[in-house]
Amino acid sequence: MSTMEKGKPTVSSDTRWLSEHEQEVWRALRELLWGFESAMDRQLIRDSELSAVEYSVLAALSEADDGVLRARDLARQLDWERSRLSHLLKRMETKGLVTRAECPSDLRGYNIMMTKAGRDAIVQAAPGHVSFVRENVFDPLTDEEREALLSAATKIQASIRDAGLWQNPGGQKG
Amino acid sequence: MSTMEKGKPTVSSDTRWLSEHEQEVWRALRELLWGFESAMDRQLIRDSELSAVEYSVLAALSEADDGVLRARDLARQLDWERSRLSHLLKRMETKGLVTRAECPSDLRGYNIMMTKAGRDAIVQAAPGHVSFVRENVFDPLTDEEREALLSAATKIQASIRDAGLWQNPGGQKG
DNA sequence: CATCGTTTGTTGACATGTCAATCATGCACG
DNA sequence: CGTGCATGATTGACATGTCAACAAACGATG
Repeated sequence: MSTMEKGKPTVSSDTRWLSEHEQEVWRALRELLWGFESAMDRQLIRDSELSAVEYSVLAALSEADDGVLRARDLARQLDWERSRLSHLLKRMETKGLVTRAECPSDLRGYNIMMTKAGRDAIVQAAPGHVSFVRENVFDPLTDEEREALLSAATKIQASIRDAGLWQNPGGQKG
Repeated sequence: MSTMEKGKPTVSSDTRWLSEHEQEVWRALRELLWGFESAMDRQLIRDSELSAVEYSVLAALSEADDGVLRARDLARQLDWERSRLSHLLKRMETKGLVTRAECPSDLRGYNIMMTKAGRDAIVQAAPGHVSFVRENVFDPLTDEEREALLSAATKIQASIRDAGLWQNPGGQKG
């Protein structure tokens, strides 16, 4: 049991269980959902000094004009919870990838800045990471599949947001 | 920077950076990759006594004829690492969801069995979980998108496996 | 039967995430 | 200018995952 009733009809209800074909789709999606992130992480750790989440943080910082962002903005841009970012930044500071400095305009805030080591690390990691994405996402797909994937991902995300189950409630919705 | 060179051309190389449209696809995929699992977990924890990983284990067990599986087979079926399963089973045993018993035919092995509480928990959780999947995956997508999603997920996974970056090397390949 | 590599499973150290609590500051409003 | 709620960030407890090391039993081989 998991998504089909099967076995003893212990469960009655009007649940619309999944057909066999739907289960096949669901299984493929679940495997991808779990495996992709972890494969991406593995590639980065193997070929660079960065994990996938560290890469995300440094990527966001390097997109900022001066390489500095307030923790608040970093969290918004990444669509992460505060505490998640905070925990990670502490570890990254220990590793010398970023520094934190009090924000002069708002004493509650902190400015996060990439260090030289952080910049070096992402510059070194970027080509391998991009290759991973290209070789495992774009190269294997037809144009149609790629567009359908975009469309499907967008719709699924919107649906979850509407259901109020997205991580940071407030992405869209009215 | 993240997948496009941008900024100073610090990186030379022949990396095939992502076009803007590709970045849009990539961003949507990444968000889905992270957010879906976590939303699913949230729904389960909200509406039942189970987390998503606990649900997976119980689902696999309830698919077995007598509700019993060796840890080895459970790990294979879920495509999980041993230690991952072992850690989780320890917690689940503490919570009374499963029990472990030595395997008579192979003294290294352990038979994992669902308890009554475990069965009750998944029976209670299943309808809500299936509804989550149906409402957020199948209902929002057209038939075409659903098929393209299956096809894309399968191809991406195969590509990662070929690259030797899948969690458990040995899924397919020769 | 003794040996050695393989399989199975556990464990510990640590990276990572969630949630709830905490604390300080910012800000609106009377 | 206080009061009180909203915002920004940290922290601690805990759930979860990875990897590497370990231990025990299996199994092929001599």
